Amino acid sequence: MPELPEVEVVRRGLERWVAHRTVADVEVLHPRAVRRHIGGGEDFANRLKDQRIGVPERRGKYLWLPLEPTGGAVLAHLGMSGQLLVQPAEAPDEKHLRIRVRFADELGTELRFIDQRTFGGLSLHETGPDGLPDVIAHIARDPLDPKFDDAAFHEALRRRRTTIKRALLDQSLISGVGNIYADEALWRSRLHYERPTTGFTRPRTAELLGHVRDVMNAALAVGGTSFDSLYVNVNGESGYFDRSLDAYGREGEPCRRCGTIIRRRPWMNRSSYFCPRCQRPPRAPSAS
DNA sequence: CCGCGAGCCTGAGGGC
DNA sequence: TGCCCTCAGGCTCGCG
Repeated sequence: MPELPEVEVVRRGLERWVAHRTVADVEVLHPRAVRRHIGGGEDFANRLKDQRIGVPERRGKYLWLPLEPTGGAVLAHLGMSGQLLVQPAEAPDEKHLRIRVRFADELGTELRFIDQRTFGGLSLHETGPDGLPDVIAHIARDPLDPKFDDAAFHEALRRRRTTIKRALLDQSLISGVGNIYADEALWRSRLHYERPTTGFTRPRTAELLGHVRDVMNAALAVGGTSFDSLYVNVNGESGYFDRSLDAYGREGEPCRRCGTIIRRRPWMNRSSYFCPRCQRPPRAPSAS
């Protein structure tokens, strides 16, 4: 499940293998993979043809390839199961191959978008003065962005009448955090996922942000290693997904801090993993 | 305006 | 063996 670190690994791979190449031709094999492109698959393919790709950029879980010299960008979101692979042109098609991009050079490789569940997709958009695609202008900076404003985040957090995990997953407040790293950062911070954000103090916000950054940087460090091969990957091949998580996916196993059994609770059509001793629920025990 | 929850999508895995 | 149910969960949209 790609969150910020996984998407950044993909971005780096694209920078190495795809930047500065010119598109020769595009095949859209599944309409849902371009559903965010207003003009549809044929228009997507026609507009991308002959464009030169610049240095890939990322904000949160979105990444985009700037197009030169005309401007605009190919925006990519991996959703739940999306992958961007650079493959030899002669490699057999993957089962869930959705989009193929061929290049006008002799490198012999092509870019493939593969997505079993088609939550993700590619689309073309105009970009603002900062190079940001217009449709993601509402996405907040992510915590690894040097321009992320910790103080502004704290104030926004206190203004929201919501609970902390909801806030962490709200991409307009802070981007790049998904279910896994939210649970991990909350475990490290000893915070229950339903704690109201209204009462957060500056030190508490600062500690939480620190843990969010730590867990993301740790994942990034591991994900970035297996990188020399001709393979832009997400979803585990580089091994970081099975690295030691402290909370997520550990239902029934002992908390690494206190030994109490980690619990899983249904939450927002998904799950929250937490240590019932380290992460005490807020006082008025709502429907935890 | 804001918080909240349904629905999208497909394959793996468990129970019977 | 096969069917049905649950689970995975980021994001969009509509409701109150």
